[in-house]
Amino acid sequence: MTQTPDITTRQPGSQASVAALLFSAYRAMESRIFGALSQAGYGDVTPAQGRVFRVIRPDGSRLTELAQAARVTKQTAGFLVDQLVRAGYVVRVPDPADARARLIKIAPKGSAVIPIGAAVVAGVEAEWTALLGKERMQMLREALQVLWEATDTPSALRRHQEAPIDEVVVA
Amino acid sequence: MTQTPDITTRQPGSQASVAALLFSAYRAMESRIFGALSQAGYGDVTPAQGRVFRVIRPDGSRLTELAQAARVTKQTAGFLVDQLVRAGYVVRVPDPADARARLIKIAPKGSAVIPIGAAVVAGVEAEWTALLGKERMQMLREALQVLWEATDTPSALRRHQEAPIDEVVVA
DNA sequence: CACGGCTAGTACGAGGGTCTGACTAATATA
DNA sequence: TATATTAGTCAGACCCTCGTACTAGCCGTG
Repeated sequence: MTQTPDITTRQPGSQASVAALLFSAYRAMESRIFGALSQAGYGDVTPAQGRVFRVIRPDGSRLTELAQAARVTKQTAGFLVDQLVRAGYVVRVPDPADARARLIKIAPKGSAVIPIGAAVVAGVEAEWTALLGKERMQMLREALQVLWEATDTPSALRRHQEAPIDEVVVA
Repeated sequence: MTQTPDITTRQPGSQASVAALLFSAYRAMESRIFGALSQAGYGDVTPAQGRVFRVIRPDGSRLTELAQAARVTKQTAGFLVDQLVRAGYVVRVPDPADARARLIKIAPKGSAVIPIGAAVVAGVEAEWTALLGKERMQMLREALQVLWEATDTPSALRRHQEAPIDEVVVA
């Protein structure tokens, strides 16, 4: 019934595409996180909001920063931050260093959510460690970290014309 | 500038969340695939369409099948198949076995796209292999495969109330 | 065989997420 | 000071996804 999980491409004889597996694992984690948040009474956060929220620095971040870190346009980041503000998870305060800018900071309600998410992540990672064994889990993490450095870094992105989203192109 | 990539949750002292890394790697692959398709003149395919297209069986699949395999509702699958039909990548033909159903089959234009995507996937996987080494790449694949079996399987999904999308719940 | 329950698929409406392009306000630079 | 750059917003469009509700066809039991 459930067949080989490929992404966009079938690989005839070979094994399932790594990309499909990455997607599947990510979605599994995401489902667990947002399921738990929903049960904890935070059913109004969405994954997209979470991807912006997660990159807010402890002392606050500017919108442009969030957009770059989350890899979306400023408009999208602004849209999501609006929702987070309306829902009470973050606040916007003036940036003392620049009158054009505002700092997005995590509000108390936002701080309350963090440990819940962290607990789910820890739990799922523990399950995965139980499945894979400690060594393989550690290797998985390291391998992904290597790929991250090679693909999700400003220079790496420039290298492939991948989504030069609001990014400086000055060589 | 680019800070630790977490997903929805920051992990204070520790390493970056595995989920964030999974997401990042997946997005990198997806960007490469759709960038290449776009350059090859297939700029009208979208990731969502691709996730349905990829699960079409060689001899054709029913809509409900596609919905389950792609983990979306029948409506969403139908919506995406409509687009694929309009763009000429697939066709709908009557299912001889059931007058209610139709089979979605890959059209010639769809077949033409498959090797392009496959080539990109192979290329990116080769790059990743070069970064990680053959052994670690193989371990990565195996580890993800184990997680896939544990999380993206009917019984696994039932186990967590994750998205019981149009799925039989009959124990 | 008739009929009630199930299955395949569609229609409609809503909401969320994302982008492009165009714009304002403030800053930095020459 | 005049110009270029940067922070952020506004408006419009499009894509994706789902819930609810419906029609058409199948299937088993009486």
